[in-house]
Amino acid sequence: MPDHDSSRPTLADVAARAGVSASTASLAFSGSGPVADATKERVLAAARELHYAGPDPRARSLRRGRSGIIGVVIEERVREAFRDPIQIAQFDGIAEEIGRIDAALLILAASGPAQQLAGVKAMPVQPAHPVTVEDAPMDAAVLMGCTPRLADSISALRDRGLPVVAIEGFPVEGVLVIEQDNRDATERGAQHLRQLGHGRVGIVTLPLDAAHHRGLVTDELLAISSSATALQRLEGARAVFPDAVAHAAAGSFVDEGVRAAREMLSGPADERPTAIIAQSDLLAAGVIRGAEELGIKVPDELSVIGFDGVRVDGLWPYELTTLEQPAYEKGRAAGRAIVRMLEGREAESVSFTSVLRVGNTTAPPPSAPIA
Amino acid sequence: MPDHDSSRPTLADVAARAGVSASTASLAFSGSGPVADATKERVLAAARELHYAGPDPRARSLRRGRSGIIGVVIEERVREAFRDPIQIAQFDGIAEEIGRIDAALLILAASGPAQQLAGVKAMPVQPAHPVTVEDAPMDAAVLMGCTPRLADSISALRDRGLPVVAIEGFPVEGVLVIEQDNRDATERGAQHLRQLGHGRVGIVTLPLDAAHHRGLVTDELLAISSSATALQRLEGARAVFPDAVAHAAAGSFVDEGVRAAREMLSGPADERPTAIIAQSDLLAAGVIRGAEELGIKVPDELSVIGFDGVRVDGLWPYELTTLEQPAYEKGRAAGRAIVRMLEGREAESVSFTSVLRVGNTTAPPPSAPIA
DNA sequence: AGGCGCGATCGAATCGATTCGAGTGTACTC
DNA sequence: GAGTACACTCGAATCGATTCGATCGCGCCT
Repeated sequence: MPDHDSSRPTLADVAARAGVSASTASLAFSGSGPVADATKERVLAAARELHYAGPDPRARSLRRGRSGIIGVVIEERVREAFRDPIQIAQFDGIAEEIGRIDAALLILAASGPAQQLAGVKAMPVQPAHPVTVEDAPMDAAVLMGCTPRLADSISALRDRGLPVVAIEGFPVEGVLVIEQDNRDATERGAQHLRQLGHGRVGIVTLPLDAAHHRGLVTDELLAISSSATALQRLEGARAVFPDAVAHAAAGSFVDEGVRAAREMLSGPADERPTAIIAQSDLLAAGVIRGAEELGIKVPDELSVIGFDGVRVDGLWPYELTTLEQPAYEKGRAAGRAIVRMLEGREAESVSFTSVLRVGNTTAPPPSAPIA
Repeated sequence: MPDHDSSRPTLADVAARAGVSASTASLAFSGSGPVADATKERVLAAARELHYAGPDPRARSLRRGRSGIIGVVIEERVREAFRDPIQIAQFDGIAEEIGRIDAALLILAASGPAQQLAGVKAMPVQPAHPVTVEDAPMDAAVLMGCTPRLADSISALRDRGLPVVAIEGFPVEGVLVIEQDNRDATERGAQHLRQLGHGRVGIVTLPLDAAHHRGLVTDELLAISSSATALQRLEGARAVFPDAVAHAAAGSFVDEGVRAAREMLSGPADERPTAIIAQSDLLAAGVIRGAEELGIKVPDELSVIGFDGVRVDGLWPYELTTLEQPAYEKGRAAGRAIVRMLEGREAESVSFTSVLRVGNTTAPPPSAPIA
């Protein structure tokens, strides 16, 4: 406890100084209830003299049962979320909508498995105020990318009676899901490649498992994978190219795309993929850069398709072929759903569609006849 | 009140079911205090049966006097903050540091002037839970760009005894400021232009006043201006070019830069500026685009210098000459200061320096002899 | 003049947990 | 066997406000 003057004034102090009861003072502040102007003035004056900063939000929210805070749960590290343009856009949309009810956004990182060990709650030298998903003072929660790893947290939220909305993710009882046509969109992208004549394609996926393992996507990795988004997009790609080799990236970053490209494109020209489906634009940008490094020309020798529709910096003169998703709108939809649920109304699930935007990073494969 | 089952179990219910007192149940949950294993097990079992989701964070934080939440106050609209790469980087840095003490970030928009009218607090049909700067359940606050408009809020925070740190902004009693050498850095940038031979330069400023007025910077505008960052950078530019015409942008966006460029570059070649100092990279990118529109070549006919050092998308083949500022580090410094203050230690002010990074958007003016 | 209505104010209960000091019972020591 | 320590548990006060119902005047209508 830093400087917690035990002398910080309370509403009772103000009331005493103004010569009224605490209840009257409360009315004077909240405005709900009839208070004589003179009295109200006296209370406010007393407050000013005592440097009373207004009702304590903690006490107020205890009594009122509402805190005015909406939690946004992100996957693991806060840093990564702030670097992902899609998540930023989603934040933006959520903020826009919940701003209407004057609520504020609380950014929460999904609690690590350490604290997940049910019932244990060891909490060694924890600095006394761990704000986790399960105990944060919020009125509702938005999950960005709802992984099974959050299952415990989610059921805790439900037990607490909080509305929960997930942006993408596996359907869970009691959670409203804002959906994205990840599978179908990717399938459309893959068909675009097939129509161009591609047969040997590679896939670079978003992190599949909680630990963000990098490398070849094996059955073992799939078994422990927890990202609905990555899995759905993978499924869409394999619907067209069932045997496509897939590499998992450790994150949605340009660097990861470069690494994946180096691994996937190291073989001879007649064995390596003629097209790569990347599960994000940042990864796609990295793949292009990686291909350049290896002297492979895009799109003549390698077609690359991304996902997201964010403009990636430094990609000029390439205009990425990609699946454009309405991230901002997804955020707004989530925000609207939250507001509705807080107002006691029903909110229904929304599903968003991505559109294929063809740029100049896809073309027929080298040896193929021009379509 | 949506579905607020009046029947949601409380710690007392759990205690009753487990056949212990509430105090013991509390101990069983918090772990602070000796509780027999058997008892603890019984309590946890009872909790499970009742679907008790753990202690109510509101009550807990009232009693403990801490909420584990750090507020980050941004200028006005949340949307704009999420679009500004500098602010994003600062968020990122803050999150990184306060993550160490398991605190969470609460994003708060500076309350509009409507609620600022001291004492009135009319609050018409406000949806019952306005979370403003002055009443948010937080343990400390970080102000991003501290404008005088926040003066009331700040004094409220101080009265409440909360540590307050500002990233840039006017020095205020009781607020620790993380500083940035805006004035000197801009002056260095301006000197770079002078050395190249420029004499007629224009300035595009960040929003100066709370209302984000766009247009020529007049004395009237300066009088009501409240952005320390914009003013300091303006001062630095005018230290070298005292008579430089300045246009205020309504926000740090590429579009705003384009608009400013159109206005400032419409005159004949021998009257219009040969160089423009933009107060952000996004504005600078807009200025370049605007110049291109008008058929003015950069850098041959117009030099452009930015501020920030963020890579702006779509600017290729330009490599912006700019003043690179360590935004992420600034965020970390703010976060560290907050943590220190929460631990009761003193935190000292930190000052950051920008470095001039010369790209290919600055060159000698058209008519000047080659230096 | 009696009664009604209403605005203003107050008392007391409540929100849900934490925490301190006091009270058990058991075990161990001298 | 008495005394002390210790481990555990409980009761009651507390955190700081909100809110419901009751009370008290007082003007006004009939």
